[in-house]
Amino acid sequence: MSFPSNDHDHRSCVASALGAAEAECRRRGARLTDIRRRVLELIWTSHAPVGAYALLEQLGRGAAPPTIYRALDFLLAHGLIHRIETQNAYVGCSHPGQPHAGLFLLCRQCGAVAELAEAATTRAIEQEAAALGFQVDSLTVEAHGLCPGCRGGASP
Amino acid sequence: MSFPSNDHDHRSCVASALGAAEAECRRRGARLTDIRRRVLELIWTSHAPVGAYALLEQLGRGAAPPTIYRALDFLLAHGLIHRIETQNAYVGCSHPGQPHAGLFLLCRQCGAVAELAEAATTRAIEQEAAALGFQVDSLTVEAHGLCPGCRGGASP
DNA sequence: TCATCAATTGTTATATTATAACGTTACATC
DNA sequence: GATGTAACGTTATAATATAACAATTGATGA
Repeated sequence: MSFPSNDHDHRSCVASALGAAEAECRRRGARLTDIRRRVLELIWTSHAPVGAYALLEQLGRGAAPPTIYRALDFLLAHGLIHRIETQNAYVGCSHPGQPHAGLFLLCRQCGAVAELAEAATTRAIEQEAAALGFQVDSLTVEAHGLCPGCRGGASP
Repeated sequence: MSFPSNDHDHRSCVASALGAAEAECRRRGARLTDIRRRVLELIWTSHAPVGAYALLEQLGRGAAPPTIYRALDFLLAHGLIHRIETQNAYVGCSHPGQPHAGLFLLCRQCGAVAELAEAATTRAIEQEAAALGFQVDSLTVEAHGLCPGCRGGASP
């Protein structure tokens, strides 16, 4: 929901994300296969978005692009990750299970992402659209700038 | 600012866009060269976003990709067009000269785009970000859905 | 006028991101 | 175990974008 501190316990971060993913897949009757789980783990190794081909390299074993893209499609379809359109990259969803429009703050210096779950903003945009007769189905909001750490001068 | 009607006078639409572009370039001391002007015209031939390679074909004369991308870079840099991130495509700016964050409504059926200039929404997002200590430099907002015409059942 | 420098354009090659198509394997269900 | 579907492997290719360097044009001042 906000920017992770530099010294947060990232292991538990990953563990809880994986746990939530398993729960969500059980709930939906979806299969979190080995490949899919490993891709999700790789995505969660950092709080910055990762590109598909970077994941491909990390996956190793001479995996081909479709392998990654299928896993990404699955994870996107089940709300376990988000795609960052302005970076052609993917990031773990910080609150799967509850449907929401992603609203992202992207630090141009350290690359970190924060995902907001501000229903208010989403609703405001939907209402503006509705005033023009436009019905919103999905919404992409990506703000680029400097995160608290990088703004302070230090590069966290 | 809103969706163009089906029978609007598109010639004058293009003409005024080109006129505004020339004025803006004069004001900025930028050169709207022949290629740049033609690319801008091609972009304005429709109110739907156009891809770079589609423009390339229309430009003809065996132009190579860098020709288009340079023209697009110029037009983006001077605020004469916008890039639609979710479509890797480009659309004419409906109010150049006044700096603004683009906020787009994209019809998934007819492809039409409306550009909102709602400073209120922009400011709301910036404030939410500021509450987390994040400083917004640029903002991308793209809503997908159905425009008034396509929602009505007819495909305009 | 012309020398000169910077901006623009031409050209070739290549990087990056993503998907099509088709065969094979694994898994659930009966 | 037979059968059907979902998942995965593999090869090729599409779509989007940039790097690098040469050639040209246009503005500016000597």
